[in-house]
Amino acid sequence: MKSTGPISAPFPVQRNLVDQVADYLTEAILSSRFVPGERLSEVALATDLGISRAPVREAARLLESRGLVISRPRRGFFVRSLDAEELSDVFDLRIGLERHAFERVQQRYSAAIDARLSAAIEHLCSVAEGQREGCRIEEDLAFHRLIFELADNTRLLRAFDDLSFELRLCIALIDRTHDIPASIASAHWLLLEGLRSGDPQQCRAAVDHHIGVARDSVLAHLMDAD
Amino acid sequence: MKSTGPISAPFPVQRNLVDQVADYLTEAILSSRFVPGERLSEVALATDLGISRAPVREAARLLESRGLVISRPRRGFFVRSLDAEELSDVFDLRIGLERHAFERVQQRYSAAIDARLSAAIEHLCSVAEGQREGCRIEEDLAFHRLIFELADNTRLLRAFDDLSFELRLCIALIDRTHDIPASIASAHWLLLEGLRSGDPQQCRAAVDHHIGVARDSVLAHLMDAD
DNA sequence: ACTTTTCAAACTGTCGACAGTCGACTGTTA
DNA sequence: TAACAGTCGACTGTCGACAGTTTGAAAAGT
Repeated sequence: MKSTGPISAPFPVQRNLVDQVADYLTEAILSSRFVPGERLSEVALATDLGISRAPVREAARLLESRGLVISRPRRGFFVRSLDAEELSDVFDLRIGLERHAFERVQQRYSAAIDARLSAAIEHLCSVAEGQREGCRIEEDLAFHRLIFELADNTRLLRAFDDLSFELRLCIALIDRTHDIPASIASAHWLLLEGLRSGDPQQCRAAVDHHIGVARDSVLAHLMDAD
Repeated sequence: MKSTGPISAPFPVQRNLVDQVADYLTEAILSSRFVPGERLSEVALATDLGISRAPVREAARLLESRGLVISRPRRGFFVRSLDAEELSDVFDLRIGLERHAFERVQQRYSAAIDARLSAAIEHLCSVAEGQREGCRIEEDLAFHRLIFELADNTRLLRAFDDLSFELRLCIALIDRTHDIPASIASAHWLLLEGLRSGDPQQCRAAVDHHIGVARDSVLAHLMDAD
């Protein structure tokens, strides 16, 4: 009996090339290694990766559904570029989703949930103290994803995951080195307080403020870039 | 200066086979011509349509992002089947999205918007009087889509469009002949009243009630099917 | 010098084919 | 008879190739 792969991995290693290419492209786009609006040549990518064009095409379609690239028929795939209006729309949808998620979490609030969120925020703050750039944003998103996990709605979680790719794209659009300030991390305690209060109004206000600050920050950076 | 295509069509006619196959598969699944959980053979579809497998694969990936099919590696694509919990999640997310959309529409309410919505509801009621089965659901969704258009957030609209495919799948899961009753059409006036009131609370209550009724109706039908 | 036309290179859309893998059927054994 | 192992068939994943289209630049005309 021979093993088909490393048994340590909970999920078997990347199966098909499509997923591998999708991950590669996602990382490349979010790392700004591809300029927004840049054309993604199928043949160039395929030859660079040493594979055929078919997996590249399917991976590109996957990224299209995530909003990272757009396809123009007979023209190919292009790295998506967001203008101020689209960016504002993304954050507005995020407010709608987060309001809903927080409301659901508040409805099923428990000591266990409180403990998980507290630990997550403490982890967030400890990471914020560190100097590793870029990671803070991922840690921030991880906290918000935890909220959506605790909301206990798989479809809602998927909606957030889809949106989070565009959120990362928003961050990638502005200067990547301009990481979020460390003070943002501690700001998450206000969200937890909103949940603990048991008051939907207070919780919603905390969410609106939190996301609003993030939106304004990104918008301000975008304006600077112009 | 030569025109690049027929100027009458807002969207140029179907270009690539991928979109055509995607439309074909979407229609076939939502018409219950494919049983939920059924395996979609690439070769069978390709030979039936008289085309190659490549467009079929790409179209299937498109439908996967819309939640109509799921892909299992090395196993192929399967028509998605929703259990009661997933179905409940879909309607819960819909409540979240519609709350947000209605709130935005209410914030930018005007006589022009009121006129468009009134006309839409009247059209809805007139169609409901007719006997054509199945159309009522599409007309119902068209009204709600108008709400999301008037909400003036392209990303929010896209989220609804994505979800609407799953909503149609929910309807397809239950007996297609059990069309929604004609009384539902007139129920939309309550939504309009909620908007007109200018009171966010009243508007939100109307939305919650409206979507809740739809969810309970679908859930009840799903239970009957078991 | 500027606009228009032509043309070739590159690219996308689509196709047929091969190899590896998964599942089902069948034959064997306890 | 039931459980198990081996084999076979079918299917997906991937590849290379061809045809039609777009694009950009070179060439011709005003």
